[in-house]
Amino acid sequence: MVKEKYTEKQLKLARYAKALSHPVRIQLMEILSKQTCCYSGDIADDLPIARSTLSQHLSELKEAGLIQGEFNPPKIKYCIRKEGWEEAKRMMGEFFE
Amino acid sequence: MVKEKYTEKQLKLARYAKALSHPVRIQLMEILSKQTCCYSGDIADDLPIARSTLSQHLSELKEAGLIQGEFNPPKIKYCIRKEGWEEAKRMMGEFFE
DNA sequence: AAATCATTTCGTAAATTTGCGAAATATTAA
DNA sequence: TTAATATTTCGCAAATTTACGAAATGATTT
Repeated sequence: MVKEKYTEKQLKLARYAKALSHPVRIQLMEILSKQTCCYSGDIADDLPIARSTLSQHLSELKEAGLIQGEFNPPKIKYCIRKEGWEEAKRMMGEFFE
Repeated sequence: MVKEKYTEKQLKLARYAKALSHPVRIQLMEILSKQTCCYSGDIADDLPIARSTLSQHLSELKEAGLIQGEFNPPKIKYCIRKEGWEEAKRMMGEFFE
């Protein structure tokens, strides 16, 4: 057993995979990548979870850098965050060769 | 909030993502996809975790269908499971468009 | 100023994940 | 048969995830 931990790349890819490791978050990303943007409330109507739970999943995706939220009173408009999405796409593609 | 849960596809993709959501499992898949196959013990020497922990991660990857283990006494030879790997690759590719 | 709307944060509970070392299992070698 | 080798399972603890409803926040409308 060696002491060294993981490379930045491995940590980053695992981080993206983790963000996508729940079906509701897969669904969220699908919704956001089809339409340009979405309001949290409109999404909530189509999902089988409580609004507070949705909010948690959205902030996980935001934390992971895959989406961004813009405050558009009184709603919040969520969109894909291109940089993160493209990076995840590229890294996942490289991982699978 | 609707009652319907997730599609099979969403569940499957989330499942694969979950299998890859830990850096040690990313590293394991990288090792296995570079070399043809590997023995658990040889892998253990290069990872910063206990053998029992490695064993757990290996069985998660096996459960997810991404690897397979062949008993080659007294060792176990682990290889990528092509069907699962290719399916994960394809689904992840489609997901990112 | 009070009511309303959209959303998040808080508090909490249950389930799952991650990790380890010790013990168990199974095969081969002495 | 006993010892050695490779790996997994067990038992446990700590941390994280998932989920909900209630309460809080912040902006707009009445």
